[in-house]
Amino acid sequence: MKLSTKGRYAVTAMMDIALHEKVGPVTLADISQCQGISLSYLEQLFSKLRRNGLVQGVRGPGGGYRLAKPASEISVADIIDAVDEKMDLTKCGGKGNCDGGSKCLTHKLWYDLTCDLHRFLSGITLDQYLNRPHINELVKKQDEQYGRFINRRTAA
Amino acid sequence: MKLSTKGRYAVTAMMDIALHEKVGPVTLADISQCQGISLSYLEQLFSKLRRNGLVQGVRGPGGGYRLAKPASEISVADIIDAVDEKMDLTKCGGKGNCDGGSKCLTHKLWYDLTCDLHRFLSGITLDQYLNRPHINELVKKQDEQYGRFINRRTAA
DNA sequence: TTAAATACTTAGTAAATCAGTCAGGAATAG
DNA sequence: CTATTCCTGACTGATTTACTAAGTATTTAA
Repeated sequence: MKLSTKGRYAVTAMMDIALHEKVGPVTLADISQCQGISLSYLEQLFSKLRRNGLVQGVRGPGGGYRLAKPASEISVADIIDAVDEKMDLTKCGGKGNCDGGSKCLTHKLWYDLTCDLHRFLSGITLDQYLNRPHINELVKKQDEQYGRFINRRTAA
Repeated sequence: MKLSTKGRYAVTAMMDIALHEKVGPVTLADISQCQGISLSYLEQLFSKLRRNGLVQGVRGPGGGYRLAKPASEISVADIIDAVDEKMDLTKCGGKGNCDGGSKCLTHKLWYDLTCDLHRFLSGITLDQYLNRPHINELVKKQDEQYGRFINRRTAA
């Protein structure tokens, strides 16, 4: 479990997609412009998100990315785990090769802590932050500002 | 809110101190040896922990570091905030300089999320992970293994 | 069928951060 | 005085970040 701006970028981008799920696939170019993230960097992140089964790419004009699962089944922990390499729990991750050492004691305490943290973030799914009052109006207003989805029909 | 190995080092070291609070000040040399962290790196981390009022340094022979507050009043969030620079919330941290922009929408969602996370980690204090059955026996056993505190009387 | 739009991939890079070394100064117990 | 410890600052190689560049593959629309 590691939390950096990289993870923030990924979560933010995923939220953007989830917000526009109904309109259709979301292009990285749009996310890049609206969220202020470099396009190529997004491509790298989405390569990982795709390999981890969180998003689904649609090629060709009118394409983009959509969620591979319902927003209610994608947790923040999923996204961060996909994008940020987990940090090494100092070699002795329960393998017992430092039995009884003082290392393993406090390392275990840290391990317990990160387990709690991971459980917490696993309980937070994308939809929890999207299904809020007034969000939809805001999204619509702001899409107009950026001129998103002006020539696209609403998808099923 | 940012979480890296740096934060892990700090939390682990703080746990080590909390575990030996009753014996007296804990030297960085001991922590370095037992937790496998470089001494000079620890010194840098503790410089920040001290400036943030989490630990108190005691100079001279028999010195070391002790907690500046009861373990029940030091949260994991405190430690991580002290050691890891908070990551920039992309310039528009509520300053209103990107009013109504699509940026601020998803940024706000991210902001809400990190607030929840911070609240979660603020609720986890050092003592919660220390006051557990069998921990004290383990600590004693492992201190003997590393030869810690062999010539030191128990502090008040 | 062609052109454009998009996902996808690989390679490279400047800057930042990490984790550490080194060298020394300041306080204090014995 | 001397050994021990905190404390500070400067420096460094390795890694990671965040990004650029340049392409390939696939699909839609004209």
